[in-house]
This record gives sequence, structure tokens and C-alpha cells, in this order.
Amino acid sequence: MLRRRPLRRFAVSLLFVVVGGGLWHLQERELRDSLVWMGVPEWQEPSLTGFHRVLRNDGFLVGWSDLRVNPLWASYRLQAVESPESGPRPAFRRDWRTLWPIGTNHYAGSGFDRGHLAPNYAIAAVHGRDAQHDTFYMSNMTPQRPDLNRRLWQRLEEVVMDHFVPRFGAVQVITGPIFPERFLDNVLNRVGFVEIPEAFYKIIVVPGERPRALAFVMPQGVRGDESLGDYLVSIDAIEARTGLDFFPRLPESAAKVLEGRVDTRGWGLEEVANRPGRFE
DNA sequence: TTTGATGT
Repeated sequence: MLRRRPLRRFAVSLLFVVVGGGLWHLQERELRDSLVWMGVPEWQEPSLTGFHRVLRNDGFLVGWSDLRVNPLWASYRLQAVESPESGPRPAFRRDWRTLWPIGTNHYAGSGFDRGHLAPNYAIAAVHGRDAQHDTFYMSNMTPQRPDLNRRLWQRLEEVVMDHFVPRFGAVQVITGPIFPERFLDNVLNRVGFVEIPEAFYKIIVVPGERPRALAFVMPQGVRGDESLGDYLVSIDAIEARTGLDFFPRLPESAAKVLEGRVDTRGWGLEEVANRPGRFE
């Protein structure tokens, strides 16, 4: 009798681990699903450069690559709010989850900005103060040239929050960096530990029965005053350059329609494509 | 400052 007790104790412990772990997993999946549309992005084929782990933040998810020392994507939902406000700008923050020592001065003197993926203003306005703080994690930053970050990219983010969100009521955004095709060609092109992307993508989806999407790719070397329309691409084109599958749960037939072409009808892009930036 | 870096 006494001899069987350790075994029983082990069985009970195992039960707790399995049930508890299962519950945790379910809850985690639910939380993730609430922050993405049609599934968490996946890599199309197993590869070192595609590997990422998901960092969950307040209001947004980040796919973190320990190899590129970059966020490969950030995903968040924006819905219309009565009076969008962001409050004062928080300080940048080290993120210990990255393991890599990326302090807030990591980009100093490099000629690159600490460019947000999940944006400060829109996340703050929609998801509140705690979420805003999370956008200042260094794990949400990637090296961006100032003329892109402060001008063309800023204009795009402004159009998303001030034009698309009110127009459609809610949108899902996925955004991230694009690296040269061959990993080794760019492996030493870094700010400290952080690999420097050659371009950035942003995908905006209006969820619904018949979802619509608009997608952009913007290279580092812009002036900043270009028309947003010059950078329209299909989602397929972005998947080809990143190796990611952005909406793994979207049925194939729907994906073909949504991802295969550029369709600007109904977005009113021409009204805002040349809107000047805020800081020029 | 709806983006940031720089310098004190």
C-alpha cells in the first residue's frame, strides 16, 4: 500500500500538468485569436530565417525573430473610437523577453530611427495607456531611415487611423520588415545586434463576410513626400518576400481573391494619398 | 507633437 503512493502522487501531478497546461494553452490561444484575424502568421516552410516566437502584448502581438533580432510582424486591431487621444509619449523600454541585450540607446548614432511596428498613437487611442506603453518595448522597434519613419510611414499610419478606421469601423493591421532575399547577403548589415531591413510592409484588412484588404511595401530610401498609391502591392507579393503566411485560417478560395490582386475600390485612397505629413 | 534624435 505504502509503496503505491509515490506512483499515485506522480499520476495526480501529471494530471494537474496536463489539465493545467491544456487550460493555459486554450486560454493563450483565445487571447492570441482576439488579436489577429484568421490565425497567427506562420512561416510557409520551416526555415531558420522564418522562425519566430510570439510575444503577447496589451493590444497587439509581435512575432519575434532571435536570428534577425527583429520583430518579423506585429498584428493589431483598430476600431473607431469617439475621440481618439494618446496622452503623453512614454519612454522607450528594454524588453527582457528578447534575450538579446537591446537597450533603449541601441540605435544611437546609427542614422536609423527606432521605428515602431505597432504604432504609438493608434494603439494608445484604441487600446489605452497600458497598451501604449507596450508599443515602446524595443521588441516592437526596427531600424528605419528617418525620411521613411517620420514622413511616408507616418503618413500611412495617420491615414489608417484617421481615414480607414472611421470609414470602415474596424480594421486589422499586420506590419513588419522585409529583408534581402538571401540571408547571408545581409547578415552583417546591423545596428548593433539588430539586422537592418530593406523595406517594410503594412497590410490592412477590413474583416467581414466579404473581407477587403489593402497592402503596401515601402523601401528605406524614400524622400517621404511620395504618393502612398505608389507603394501598393498584393498580399501575395508580400508573402513571397517574407516567407510568411499571414492568414493561415483563411480558406483557399477566399485567400485567392483577397491576396492575389490590388483592389483599391471603396478605400478612398486618392483623397489621402498625398496628404502631407505631420512634421514637415 | 499621432515621428524621432541630439545635446545638456
